Amino acid sequence: MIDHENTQQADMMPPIEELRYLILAAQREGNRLLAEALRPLRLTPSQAEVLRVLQEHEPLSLIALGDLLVCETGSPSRLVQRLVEDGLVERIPSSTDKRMVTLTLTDRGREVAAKVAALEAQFYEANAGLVKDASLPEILEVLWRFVEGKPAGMALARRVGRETEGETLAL
Amino acid sequence: MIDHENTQQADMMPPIEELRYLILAAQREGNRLLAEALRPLRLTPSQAEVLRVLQEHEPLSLIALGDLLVCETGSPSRLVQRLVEDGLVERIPSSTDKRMVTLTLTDRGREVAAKVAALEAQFYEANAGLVKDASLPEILEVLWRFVEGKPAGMALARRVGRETEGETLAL
DNA sequence: TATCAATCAATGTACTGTCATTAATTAATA
DNA sequence: TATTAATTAATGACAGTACATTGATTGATA
Repeated sequence: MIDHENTQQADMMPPIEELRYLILAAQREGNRLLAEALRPLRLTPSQAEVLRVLQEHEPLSLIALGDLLVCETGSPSRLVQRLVEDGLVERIPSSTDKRMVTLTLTDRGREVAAKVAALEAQFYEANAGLVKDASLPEILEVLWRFVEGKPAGMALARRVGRETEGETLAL
Repeated sequence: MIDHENTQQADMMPPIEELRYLILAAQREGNRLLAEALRPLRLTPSQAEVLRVLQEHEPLSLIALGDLLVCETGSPSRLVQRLVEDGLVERIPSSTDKRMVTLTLTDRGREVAAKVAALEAQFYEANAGLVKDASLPEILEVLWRFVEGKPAGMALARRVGRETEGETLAL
């Protein structure tokens, strides 16, 4: 029997496994592209996420910040530490609760956050063509079902500003 | 003006940004679930990927292995090192080319790889319900377009065993 | 053959991400 | 009030990820 194209490999990867690895690959490559775009600002994608979240929600405690970050589950102490060292974020001990710190952007932090926003908009623009508007809602729905109720999903739900996903906050 | 539900936030996150973060969230949570499932085998998801790739393609040089891994871009020396220490992978210097090493699974490595395969099948089973069969091809297509030609995309293309994506190998 | 370029693996460095633990503080309860 | 529990932030430990560099070997070319 001749080995045709469609039987070249004994077993084909099942589509669900393909999806799993595509999500991994997309995350990796997206991160790489973003990291490259952010390099002139001397920021990593995670650091950029912190700046953008603070830009829209400051002031925040560390724990509140962590609850809005998709990029990390635990407390983002060390992530913030570098931003403080770089003079982009200010960490002020709370006066009412000595356990807490209050995080705000410095003036420079605000400037850089604005640059990050512009840069991300450009990134989205460049990649918008890859996805047909028609299929986007379906894709979002599938991914939402997978992450809902889980830490990263809940963090995102708090940020999208949609009441539809608001329900999942309580999960 | 009353602050209705749909105007609660001044600006809503654009769908493309939502997609970006959903991919990040899905990758994170998927990895977490998988890591938990793999813990009894004392393996990380990346290590498991190495075992599975070797299971289907051994023997491989380090560079050839790297070209089949989605989880890493560079040479997976250190990733493999731990598997060698744990007695799951054998690293034999090539006789024909003194630069290269030849990687194969040990007997125990083969056993563990089989367990990983079973465990992953279970994982896919559990999550298959999240995605309608109808929307799956569309999702795969979008993600393929994003990663094609890029390292992680090419690694996956080499593994799926589909001629359709075979074209992208040359990119 | 001698030289130069390319390849393969390993390693150094820095940052990311997860999990567990600790210390200080605050809140809840006896 | 005294004790206990919960909360907040920080930290230690470990693996992962990216990028650059090094050293040895091989291949190509003069």
